[in-house]
Amino acid sequence: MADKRPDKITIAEVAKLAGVSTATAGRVLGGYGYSRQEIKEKVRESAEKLGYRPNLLARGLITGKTMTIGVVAGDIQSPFYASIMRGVADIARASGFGVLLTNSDERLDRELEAVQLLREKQVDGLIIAPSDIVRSPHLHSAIKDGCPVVMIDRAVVNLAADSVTVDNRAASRECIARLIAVGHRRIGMVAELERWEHGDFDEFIRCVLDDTVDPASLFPSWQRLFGYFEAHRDAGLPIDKTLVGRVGVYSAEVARKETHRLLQLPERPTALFTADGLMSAAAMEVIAALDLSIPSDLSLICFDDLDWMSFLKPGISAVVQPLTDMGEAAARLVLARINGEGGEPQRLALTPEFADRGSVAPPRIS
Amino acid sequence: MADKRPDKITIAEVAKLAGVSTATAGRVLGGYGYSRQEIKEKVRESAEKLGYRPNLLARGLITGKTMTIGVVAGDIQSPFYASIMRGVADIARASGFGVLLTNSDERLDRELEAVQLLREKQVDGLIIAPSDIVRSPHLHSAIKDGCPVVMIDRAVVNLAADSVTVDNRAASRECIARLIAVGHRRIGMVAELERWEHGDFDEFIRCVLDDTVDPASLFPSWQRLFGYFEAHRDAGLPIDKTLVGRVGVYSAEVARKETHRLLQLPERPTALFTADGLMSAAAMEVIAALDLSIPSDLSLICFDDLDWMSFLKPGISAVVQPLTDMGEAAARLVLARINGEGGEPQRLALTPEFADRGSVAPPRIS
DNA sequence: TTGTATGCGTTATCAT
DNA sequence: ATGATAACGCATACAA
Repeated sequence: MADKRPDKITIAEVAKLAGVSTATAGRVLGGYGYSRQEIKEKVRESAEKLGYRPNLLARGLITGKTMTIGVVAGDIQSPFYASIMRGVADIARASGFGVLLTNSDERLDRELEAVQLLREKQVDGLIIAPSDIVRSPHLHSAIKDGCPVVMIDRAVVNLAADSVTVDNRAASRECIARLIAVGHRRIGMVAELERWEHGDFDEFIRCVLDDTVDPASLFPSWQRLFGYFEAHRDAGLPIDKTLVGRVGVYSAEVARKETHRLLQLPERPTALFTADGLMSAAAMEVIAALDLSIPSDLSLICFDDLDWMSFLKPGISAVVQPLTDMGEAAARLVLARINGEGGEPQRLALTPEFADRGSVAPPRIS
Repeated sequence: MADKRPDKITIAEVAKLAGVSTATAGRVLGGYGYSRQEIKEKVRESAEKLGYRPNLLARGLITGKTMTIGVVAGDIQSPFYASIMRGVADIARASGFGVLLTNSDERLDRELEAVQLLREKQVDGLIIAPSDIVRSPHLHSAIKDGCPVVMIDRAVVNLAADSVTVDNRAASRECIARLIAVGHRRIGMVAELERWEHGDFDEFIRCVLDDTVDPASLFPSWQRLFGYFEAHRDAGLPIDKTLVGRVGVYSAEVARKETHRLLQLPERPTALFTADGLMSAAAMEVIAALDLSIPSDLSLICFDDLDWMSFLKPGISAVVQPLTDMGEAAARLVLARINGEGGEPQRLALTPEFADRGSVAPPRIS
């Protein structure tokens, strides 16, 4: 068998061939410092001839910059994170940065492991969808160590880091308001709502109606529930807890189960609001299985726009988050910090679009 | 209070605190070489106290291994690559590897740029969906330099690298055979079919029918067209070129246009076969816009399974590629090579499933 | 403008 | 089993 020798070409060998010192060769190949045009050409020629490729590890070790940003996504397989990632990668590439990707599955233990790996790999900055927005010592520690952190989708409370989110509460409130406006009084909601640090479900309702909870301190699904409650309050409608399908974990199966429960209720809701893509797909499956027609049997609005929502007949109205924009914004923010730009933490809140597609109609007179 | 040092803690400082040499400290912290239990504990304790974190750059510089694999995907935003990437990331994580992700948009120039960056970052191996399966000097050069390469979805001809694909031709042939079996005679196909190196479209047809082309040397969409032709030949059906919608570039818009053309043909096809997810979504939009019913007006089979295909009514029958499995397999292969395992290049061809969902019916008597 | 020498943080090679 | 020291490939004071 042929021996595979990586035949590593270093600056020293290029320098020798060009008849200059390693410092000079380094200056022209690395693009720093000055050198005569004549020398430049000679060095470049030698590098070309030998097939020289810079070792970014060595460069990073001395400069302290790896030109790499680390990303902790929940699950790259989901269209949500995939789109965000695309935005991040585009901006990173345009700036000559690489992107190290990890999945947390929204689990803190995975996230800790991921952040540790990324930091040991000396990433210049971190873009992360934090799993725990209350206690995240690893992120505080990153900030303290001078490693820029940009949070996406949700923000850790009291963490002095930039964030890119959308106004979930307002978007959700508007959706519910639309449903109420056309006459719906019993509106079901399916949402993750995994944990709320400050009490139980009833407590949350109370806090929302009393305005004693800061929406910024909540996970998106809670913010969307917040908007749901607000719309009800604004319309003077009572809140029926049984209409809220709390999935509890990020699971399609449980989402189907909860949707099924809602749609089998003695007094079935006349409209449904799903709080994210996974819930929407699960709900849609159940709706199809129960053979319900949209919008005559049931009105539907979904948070997050999935491709099938536009070509179903009728189309499904949805809140469209600017996902790649969010990824791009996050990347720009982290690159700016890496570039040394200071200032207060930026809390970027983008505004989602509403795609009106005809899945909403007045409730049937029963 | 917790005392954390924003300063960079190196092995030297841990060694000093523990009262040992940097070599000893390195041995215990790096997990190589021998040392007394007593010393181990002392060093670990000091490391913990100082908040020591290894610098993987420095380690990689000397060991020549970065514990990182580079991935060149076409577009991480597509469910296809997103799922593959998930598989790759899972296996990588389980082995303590990081994953550097880039997008090529299926363009060779982007791919060259990406591979160069990844190699300069000293990745230990490469997983790539090659843009050009005929000429890929950068991949040959990687192999020659001892950088393991695993191709995914398609394979560069004459490149001594592992690959993970599916048997596109057989899967496609079976789909078309199913349609023919229930009575279809005019079956439309929408596929990318961007370029074929060896001649024009007619030439391709001739080569397929003469069996003078190696399917392994084709892009997936051409392989699927191959299967389409084979099924026709096996059934003794003539081939009508106008029934093949050749999109030419990977574009939803052109795909819609071609689907529209097919479905507006004077003698409309009674069945449609779409060659990938993008084509399927585009076709579905057109089908919905034209208000065609599946399967009474048109039978439909799609290559690649998208989530909406299972909850549409009726469901859409589809070829289900084992995407995360492919990603996992690719990662395992590249890790094995990195681990020094030799042997002939592996050409792994997984078998896709067929999800039968009821979008196929006999053609209507017209 | 160019060269010399040193250091980045770690592992590898020797001694002891 | 441990320690001194030399790499790894590059960038950067500083000297020339």
